[in-house]
Amino acid sequence: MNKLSNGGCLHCKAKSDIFDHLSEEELDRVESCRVSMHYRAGEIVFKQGSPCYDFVCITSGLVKLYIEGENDRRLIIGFVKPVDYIFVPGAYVDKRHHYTAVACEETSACLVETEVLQNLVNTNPEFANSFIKKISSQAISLITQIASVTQKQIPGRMADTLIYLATKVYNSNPFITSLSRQDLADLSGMTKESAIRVLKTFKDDELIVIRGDEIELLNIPMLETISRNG
Amino acid sequence: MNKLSNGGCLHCKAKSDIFDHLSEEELDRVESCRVSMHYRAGEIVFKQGSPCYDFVCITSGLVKLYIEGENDRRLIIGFVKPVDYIFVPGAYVDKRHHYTAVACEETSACLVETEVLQNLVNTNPEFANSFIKKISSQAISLITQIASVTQKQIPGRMADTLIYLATKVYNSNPFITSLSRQDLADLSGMTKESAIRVLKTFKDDELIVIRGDEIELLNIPMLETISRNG
DNA sequence: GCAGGATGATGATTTAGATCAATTAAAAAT
DNA sequence: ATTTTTAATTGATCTAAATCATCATCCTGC
Repeated sequence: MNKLSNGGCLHCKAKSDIFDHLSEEELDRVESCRVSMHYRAGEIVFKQGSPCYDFVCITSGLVKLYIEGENDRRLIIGFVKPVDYIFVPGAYVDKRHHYTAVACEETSACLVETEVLQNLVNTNPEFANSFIKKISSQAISLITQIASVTQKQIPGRMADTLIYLATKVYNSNPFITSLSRQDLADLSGMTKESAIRVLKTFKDDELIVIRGDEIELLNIPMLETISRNG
Repeated sequence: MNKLSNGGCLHCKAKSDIFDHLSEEELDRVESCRVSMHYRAGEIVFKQGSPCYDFVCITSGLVKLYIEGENDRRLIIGFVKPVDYIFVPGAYVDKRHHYTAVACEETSACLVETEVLQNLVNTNPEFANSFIKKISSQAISLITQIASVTQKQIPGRMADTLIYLATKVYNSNPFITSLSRQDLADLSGMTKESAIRVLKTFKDDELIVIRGDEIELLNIPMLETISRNG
């Protein structure tokens, strides 16, 4: 069982802020069907195409979300970190997962049946608002990414990726990451080789420095310029 | 004023089905702040980056939604046709439009203040469900498109575009369209020239036939195969 | 310690698709 | 009807980025 949520949802220090507006009774309802899970690095939380029964809330670790293409190419569309839940667009539409979720490192999560949350949406307007806000935010990031990936070339896309990681995922610069070059490539919609090459030019131009699994952005304004010029 | 909705929202034959679950009183609330608008082909309904005050419901015509990139490239992310409203992800987040909406042909629309709809979400659970379902569906189409545009090459993307138009937008085959080659290119994430070339190969291979502004898909299974193989 | 699978790094080659340039066709305006 | 504008088409060229191939480094388990 996940240490952070030992005492049940009510006293869980790790609960996602969308649960802030729930009453004790409502939290109990969530608690009663909650399942704690633990994943090792690389393990699949759920897979694209599979039926969705639960909402997944990440209490520790890091999860990447990616779309799997036909020719086993991947596009990472985002990360979910503690404490947040993974938005499942299929829950309201076709009861299917539309992307795969994989743990990037040791990860704990709570699973809650979709019906329970859907009920809360109906009974608690504040919860409904948080929920819609969350979906909207994800739609906006999808739009941002689709714009980056389709309209910029390699340096601009990698700049976007690095800025995204520093500001949105790790909230730190330098940041320590468990992501491989392949992951960086999958985030930027390019091949591993292209990712390595463009990172090298960034290093040569002293825009970034990489020490082992630590990445530091040295010249963010320049990276932003590169992002803007595609 | 829009002919279809002369008698107000209550008797509007053109109302979006998400309004189906509203009471008379609720429909009156919508009615009281409704503004009817008319747009000519090519006119902007709202522009990416501008503040959003209203939800827009299309009562006749057709609207395209596109992301504007830095280097004035465009990516069409969808169409809105009667009777449906344009989902505005910024309404719950940053009060900004994240894409541009342009009328493809003569188009009528009703504008409703965002606050009014947001209120309905809070007071009417059924409405909230329809609303979330709508947002979720759009997120799913964004995911589908991002997968197509990033992981397939030109023929696969154009096949996706043609199938999308026939099955999701015009619901007919053949279909008559006011879209230009540039629009087809913007939908598929390619240049106008590439769009023209790939359409020519499709015509030569007797997968499609184009007569003026009518497009007919002759061999949908083959187009689906092309889509699958990227 | 060493073997062996994963990950990272680089160079050489190929190619899909953009860009550029020019022509034709169709529509709109005068 | 004739000019002007706009959209569609086609070919030639160029280039960004993928692919292919090789080699260097890591870790991880024996």
